[in-house]
Amino acid sequence: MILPAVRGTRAHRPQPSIEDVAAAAGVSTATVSRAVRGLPRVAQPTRTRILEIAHALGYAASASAAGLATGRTRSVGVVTSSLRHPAYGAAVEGAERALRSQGYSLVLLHLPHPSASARLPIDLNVLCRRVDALLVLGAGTLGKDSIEQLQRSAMPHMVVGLHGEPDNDELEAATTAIRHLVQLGHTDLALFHGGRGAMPRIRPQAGGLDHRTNSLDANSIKLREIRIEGPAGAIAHSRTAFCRLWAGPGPKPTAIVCASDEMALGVFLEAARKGLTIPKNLSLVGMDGQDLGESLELTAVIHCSARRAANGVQSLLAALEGDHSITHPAPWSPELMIRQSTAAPLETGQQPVWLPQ
Amino acid sequence: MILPAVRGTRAHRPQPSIEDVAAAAGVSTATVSRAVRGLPRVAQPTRTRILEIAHALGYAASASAAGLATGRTRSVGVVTSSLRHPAYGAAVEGAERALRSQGYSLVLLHLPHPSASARLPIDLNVLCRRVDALLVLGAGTLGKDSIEQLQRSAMPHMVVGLHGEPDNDELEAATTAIRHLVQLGHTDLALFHGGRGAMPRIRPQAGGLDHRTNSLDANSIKLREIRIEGPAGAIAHSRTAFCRLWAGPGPKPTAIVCASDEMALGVFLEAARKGLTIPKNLSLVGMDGQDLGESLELTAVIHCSARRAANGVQSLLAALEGDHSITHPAPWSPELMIRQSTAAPLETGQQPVWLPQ
DNA sequence: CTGAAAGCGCTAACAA
DNA sequence: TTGTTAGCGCTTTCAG
Repeated sequence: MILPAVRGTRAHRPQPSIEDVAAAAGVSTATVSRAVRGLPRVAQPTRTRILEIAHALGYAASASAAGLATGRTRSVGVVTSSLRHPAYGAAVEGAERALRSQGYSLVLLHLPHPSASARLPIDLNVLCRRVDALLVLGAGTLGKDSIEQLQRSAMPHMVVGLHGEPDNDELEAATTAIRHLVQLGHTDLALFHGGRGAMPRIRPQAGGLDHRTNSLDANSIKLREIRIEGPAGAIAHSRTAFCRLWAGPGPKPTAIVCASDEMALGVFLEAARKGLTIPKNLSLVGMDGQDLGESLELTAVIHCSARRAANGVQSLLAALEGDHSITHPAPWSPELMIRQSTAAPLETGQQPVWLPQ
Repeated sequence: MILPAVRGTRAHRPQPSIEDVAAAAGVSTATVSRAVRGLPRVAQPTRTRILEIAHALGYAASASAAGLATGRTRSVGVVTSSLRHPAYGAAVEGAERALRSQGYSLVLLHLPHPSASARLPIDLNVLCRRVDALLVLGAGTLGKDSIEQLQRSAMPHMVVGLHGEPDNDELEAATTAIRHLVQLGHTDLALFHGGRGAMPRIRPQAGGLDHRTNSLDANSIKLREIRIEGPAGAIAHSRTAFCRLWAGPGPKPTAIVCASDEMALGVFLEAARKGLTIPKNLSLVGMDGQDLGESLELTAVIHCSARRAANGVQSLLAALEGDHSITHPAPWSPELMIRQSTAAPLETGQQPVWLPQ
């Protein structure tokens, strides 16, 4: 019978310290410190010898000691409201990779219940002493108060929107999807997103759209924006939203863009239930497009959150390292993966008539 | 236009140190240290005064300094191979909650490509200096080598199986699902799991089953075990597996238990495609049963991974605190959530005849 | 290029 | 109950 068990005991033999290495190499600790960190002012032969010895001894600097000496922990906190949803998970993965590649570690802070007043899971004061910076995943993850508190504090931080919350990259992604649909001939679209308000730049001035749609006539395009609660329960919520949309009077959109593959699944399931065929009767675009999107054969804008979180980390670290020139994340170009869920709309008159449930 | 940006600058004014508090309270640092940590040997009035002052000053102990002094970091590493799959995300959430409740922080280690030879993402030596213990999520997350290396090391650690990998709790969960189906009258079942080998105790001795199924005749029950690669691509893989199962000769199972809701989705999609109605033609049980399972109206064994990871953390911390009595995680009782995806099988002869594709 | 020495902020004996 | 005193292991001037 296989049982999980705790293995290993502390206080085996203590890890070698920098002094052990220094002694073994016949140099001072200062030199070892420079050598192992790759700093200049160490002769090449000395450096090599030290590195060899350090390796042989299995030496690694104590994070605590280094942290105490430098005042920096070389770790950043990542705040998330949910990990049960691939977009967030992917963002965390992206952040982790980016951080580790720079020698930072990621300490995770999970905020169970996102709400308008969501607070940091732990006190900012204690956080200061544990991480060098904060990456907040999801514009809705922290409430207004906490965000403002963060702004006022000395803690370097960055909020990256996810899940269709208004944010530049998110806009970019939505626009990519919309352009694809418009090019297919759709003129009546719906956008399911997770933002608290409207997606800026799309609704306020429909004209903003036509730049990006290669000058198609934006005025002839109808775009409905529907906010989905999320990310927890996004599947169910978008399903409900879709029902409501279909239950209403008037013509129905011929295509729906979802800010996550989960939302798309909600639409997918409900569409199937209503007997709608995708993409014949309805085109559907997802966001992310990994496992779930792939299995659903969803046309999707890919690599959203992982990339964006990684970009966020980049800027954050750049700022930490004192490079104040880059405070904005590197630009991100959304990539459209065309699969089976989008097609040209049926000709007018060919649209089936939907009976109310 | 909303752009994510790095806010906040370091070196505002330094956080108050323990000395500041001691000075303000007119006591020694040792007393402050005891007071803020809730240790005994501090008079009540003194303690209260210190706490008030500490709070007023916004004091929090430096993790680095405390770590250096005690030799313990009060943080544990959590190794995962994927966060894009809810079961893992949930496990991490569970671990985070458990850790934070004990004042520990969770440093995340993401291992991109799970494989037989998967190695720890960072060197064990450096890890020693950053975390007090390691929680490995998923029995397949680390390769044999790394596991053995871990065993030999002084690092306290624990591996908790997920995603249907052979493991006691996983077995418990599968058995719960199977019992439910057997009680409904199913006698020909399939189990989709993620383990590398067979689920122990189920295959080796089918008799093991009847204990748990309230003494139903285990010999009359057929159980096919099918291993699904996972967790990445679990949806697609289980879909494929289901196809293969259905394409084969002979009778088909009347019920399938999946080790994750994603696997169940794969089956769900393919079943729909084949025109099978759930639960009429096929009963389906998922594992986890949260958002995805709920939307699919899946009967499922719930709260699997979060709870189990939390339990794992408990034991790990108990071991760290020197309590060697508890080295096994607290027992976990799987809870079955019965929804719409399971029902009694059709009578023999009523089963439709499946045409090979 | 290398070393000596002074901390970083806290904890843990041990004394008082 | 409280204070004194050594460190914990590293980094970092500043001399050499």
